[in-house]
Amino acid sequence: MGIVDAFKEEVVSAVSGALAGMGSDAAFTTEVPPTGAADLAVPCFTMSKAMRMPPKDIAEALAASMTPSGLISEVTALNGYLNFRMDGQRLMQGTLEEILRERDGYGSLPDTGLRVNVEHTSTNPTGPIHVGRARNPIIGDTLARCLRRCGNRVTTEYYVNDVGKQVVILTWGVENIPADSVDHGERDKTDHRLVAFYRVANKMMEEDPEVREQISEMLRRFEAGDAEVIEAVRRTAGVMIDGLKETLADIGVSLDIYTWESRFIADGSARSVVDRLKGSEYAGQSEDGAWFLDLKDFGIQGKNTKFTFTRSDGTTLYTTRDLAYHLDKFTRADRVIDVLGEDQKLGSTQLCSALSILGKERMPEPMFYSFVSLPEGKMSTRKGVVVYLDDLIDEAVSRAYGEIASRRSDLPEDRMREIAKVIGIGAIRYNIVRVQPEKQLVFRWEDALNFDGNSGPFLQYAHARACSMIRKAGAYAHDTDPSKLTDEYEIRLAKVLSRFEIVIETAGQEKRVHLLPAYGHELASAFNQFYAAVPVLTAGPSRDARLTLVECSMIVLRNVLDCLGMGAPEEM
RNA sequence: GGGCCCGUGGGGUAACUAGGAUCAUCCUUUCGGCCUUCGGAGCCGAUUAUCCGGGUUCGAAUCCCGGCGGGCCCA
Repeated sequence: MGIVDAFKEEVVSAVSGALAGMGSDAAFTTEVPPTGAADLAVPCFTMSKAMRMPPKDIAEALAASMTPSGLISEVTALNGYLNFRMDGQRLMQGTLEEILRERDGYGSLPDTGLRVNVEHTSTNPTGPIHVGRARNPIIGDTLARCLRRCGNRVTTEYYVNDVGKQVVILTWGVENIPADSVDHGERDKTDHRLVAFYRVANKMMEEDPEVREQISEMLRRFEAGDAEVIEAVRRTAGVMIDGLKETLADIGVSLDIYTWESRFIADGSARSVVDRLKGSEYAGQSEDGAWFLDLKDFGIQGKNTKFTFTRSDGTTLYTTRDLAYHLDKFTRADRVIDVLGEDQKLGSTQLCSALSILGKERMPEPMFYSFVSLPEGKMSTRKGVVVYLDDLIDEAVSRAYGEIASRRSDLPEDRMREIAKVIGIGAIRYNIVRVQPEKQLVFRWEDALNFDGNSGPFLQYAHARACSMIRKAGAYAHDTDPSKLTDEYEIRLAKVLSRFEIVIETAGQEKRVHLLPAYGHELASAFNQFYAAVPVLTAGPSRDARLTLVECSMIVLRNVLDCLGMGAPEEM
């Protein structure tokens, strides 16, 4: 348990005791005041009714009956709030010692033994990842890293859609369009090469009935189980995925498992789902023979109560396979999280209803994000109105290189390139996770490539500064004597450091990953303020203690950056 | 047509799920300061905001109803 939790426990127990002394057992909550008026506060408004007293009087009576002890250094009443100050010296010493003891593990929670599956990215293998969907791998990977620090055994998983019309169109294009007749663009990467065929194939299909017929025929053979077609489609999807993996690796994302949708047809599990659903009391058949579930009793509003799970010819649909997939995931994990685009909202609700009809009690936890659009409108792979993630990465890295080159002419070329990559990628990842996933986001180059203020490089810069000081300091002994660290900037910095564990816990358990960049910025900012106000290397008797504080800041910054999937360069 | 989500300074964004403190967070932009000091990708200061209209409440950015605007889905 961290020192912040210990403080909170002492406050709760002190308030309970004081209330008992007044003959009350009224319930109360604690909160961290937004005003900075206290380290922890108990609002007395809720107790007002039960105690038949105005909130202000309650707060004053409680404050008068309490004497500060332990971690509590001060109790005051203000405007109906009971305010507590934590002993700055004990906080300082406790926090620094905890960080030095746990190092990279500071802020991590003990093993829960829980298996958590995070499915993310899962984009259709018909084209390179574009910025519109780039939130998915970044949010998913950040969440996975955070859940690991929360003590869970996390598996990340990509569900590859190698079944269906889109990949068949792509495969038809690759097999039938002469390679020299399509514009492959500049980039030598499999996903970029293939998407050119996809785009041309779509256009040809719209314009030429002959092509449309050929693709339909291919789709028919595919769905009839034609081994040759299935193999061709699978191979094409595989080549595309190879390209996507390169992009993901570039932004520091690697997934543990790739699960192919076709597997659930091949192993008969999708068929078995169909059979079980047909036997349910909610099942029905429409005039053309397609089977559906009527979900009007499952809280689905409007006209979407019919959830079709077979075509008229009896073949399975995407949704059926997704059901089989989720049944499979629940045999492997205790908690199943799906990072999905907002277009999957209805599908996800229907999936849950169907799972409950199948007798499942545990449900996947969806996490939705809204698509990133361009100022001129939404992105489309088919139409080629896109900004690819690869292009964004190149631009960010090149911009970072320019920044480094302009201020660090002392560094060798390859080192500058190495750092530029870490900074550029960091800027992208930070910029995407800092916004709540459900908020709409319009992509603008000037925002995406921001390196100042609330940005990834701001955190990395604070870390590099800390590293630089430690480097220059030479040998020193850890000193956590709080009487040498009494400056208000030092205390404020320590308070921020002490909150890391709570941030990790909330971000992980409640899936609120945007709290991490916010915390990182607060920490970097507190460090920069301390840096500007308090001399360290020339500090005389406080030198070692201040260096210890700097080292602890460096450790926590590095931990935050790691959780965000960003590199922590020691110089930049 | 029906359903779900979003709406906070010039731009972006936090707080909203569990309503509270006559300073609503932070970044950017603009304006003004800080380099004989440990890295200026920095620090300090100034200006500017809760879409509109009702309701619940001692108290609403937060909850409820109705508009308006944007996103997504279904037929």
